[in-house]
Amino acid sequence: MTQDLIESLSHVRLLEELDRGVIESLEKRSRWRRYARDEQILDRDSESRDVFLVVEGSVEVVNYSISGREVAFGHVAEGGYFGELSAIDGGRRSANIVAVESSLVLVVPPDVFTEILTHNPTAAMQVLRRLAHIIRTADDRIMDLSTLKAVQRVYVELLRLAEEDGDTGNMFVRPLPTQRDIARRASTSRETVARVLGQLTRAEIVERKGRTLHIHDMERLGDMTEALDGDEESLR
Amino acid sequence: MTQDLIESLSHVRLLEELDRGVIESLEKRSRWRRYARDEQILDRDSESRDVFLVVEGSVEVVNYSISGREVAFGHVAEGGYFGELSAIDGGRRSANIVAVESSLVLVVPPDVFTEILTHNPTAAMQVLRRLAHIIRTADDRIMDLSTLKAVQRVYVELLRLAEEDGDTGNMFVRPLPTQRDIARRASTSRETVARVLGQLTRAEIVERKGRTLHIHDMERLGDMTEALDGDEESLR
DNA sequence: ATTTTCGTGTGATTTCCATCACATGAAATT
DNA sequence: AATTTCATGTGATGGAAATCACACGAAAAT
Repeated sequence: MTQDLIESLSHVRLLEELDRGVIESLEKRSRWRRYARDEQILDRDSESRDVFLVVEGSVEVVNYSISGREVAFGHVAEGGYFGELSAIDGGRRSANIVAVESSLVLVVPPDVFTEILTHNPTAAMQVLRRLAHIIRTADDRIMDLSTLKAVQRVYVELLRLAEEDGDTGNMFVRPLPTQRDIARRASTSRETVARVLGQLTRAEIVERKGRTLHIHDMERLGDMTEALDGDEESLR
Repeated sequence: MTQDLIESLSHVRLLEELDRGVIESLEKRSRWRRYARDEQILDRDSESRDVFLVVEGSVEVVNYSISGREVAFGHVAEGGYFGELSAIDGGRRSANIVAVESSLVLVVPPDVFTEILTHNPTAAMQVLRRLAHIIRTADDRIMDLSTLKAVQRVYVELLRLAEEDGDTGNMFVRPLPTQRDIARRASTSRETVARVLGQLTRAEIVERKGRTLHIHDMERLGDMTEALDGDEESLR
């Protein structure tokens, strides 16, 4: 029974290259927890410094301003982990974590985590690469927030979500998040997202069918993130 | 002669805990470079993956949008380093680096850097802590950009720059950056910074004397970053 | 099956602040 | 010392988008 869990654990990116023995010892010194959909896993002002390995399910990283505004920071899928920052520097939690679906996580105490890092260079490099990636993403977002208008940030967000269909080569976003979720990521209002989507549909750049958004003109959408003005007439 | 440089090198945070031998071997495999004030050290689309250790002087991290807008990302002082991201993940440069003053740097090739990390857990942990700190700062900034108005972001920037006088316990910003620099950090216009400074001065919350800004009412300034409205009348 | 709740589309109004446009002063440069 | 360059203060204006305010349909919950 526990063997299955150990097997699942070895798929978590942090532990990928590690010996079975190391993983087993880590598992013994940690504890399993299951969280229901929409359950809060971690609060911003929690005192814990544990690292959470997502063995099953996925979670959202989110923050709230004093005025109550929500800002989405990211998403951790199965095989990922979160909570490393506090384990690394001993500092406060930087965000709230909510389970998107029923999720199984291994809660690793900070000292166990740092021990793994100091004894396993490959694990340390893995974490370094992950943090580097987080920084690049955050820097891009700071640039977007600093230099783009709200409407353009919605374009950027759609581009970010776009995937290519393997067969046809068409681009689409599936499933299309709610306008509210897109707004949270683009730091704008729900209404603005609605208006942008409407405008893009009218210009036949995108087309919505149920929960998938087909992007007919990826190139034009890309150009529009750089355009200085967004005159609707010029879109036709 | 080189002994002095080795001595200086051991003060760079990355190498602090390392043996003299390790540092000497690193120095041999790297090259020294001096940059003049305002000289560009690193371009965003440079192909290099080197890490730069700042042995003397200091540098600015800056980025430009397509529209030419500047966004300030940070500052690396003597004893710091930059360029780690590309060395860690092999990815593109994420920003431009400009020397603030005449600076002496050691340019470390990526493989030498990663070798240090894999062989010296303390160095790896040092970098991890540094990256963690960068992420926290970036996340805070994303929150500020997403939830605060331009005027409030200037308040936050002033609070961030504030230092305490050891003797009197008074708070001040010294030297006060130019309005242009503050605007770059707060992602707003130079004029808005001027207006905020004027408003705060009239409300007797701050007072400017030459290149130092005295903050008379730190608490009120702090409160104002949370206030929903910034009615000037209510400030008196 | 019906009643909430949630997601969506769109108009009207208002707030915020970037931008333009100068004036004036302080530092550098020649 | 004279001149250019850079930093600062402030008014006027326009544009972008947040906010308010509904209406309607779809999906959940009872």
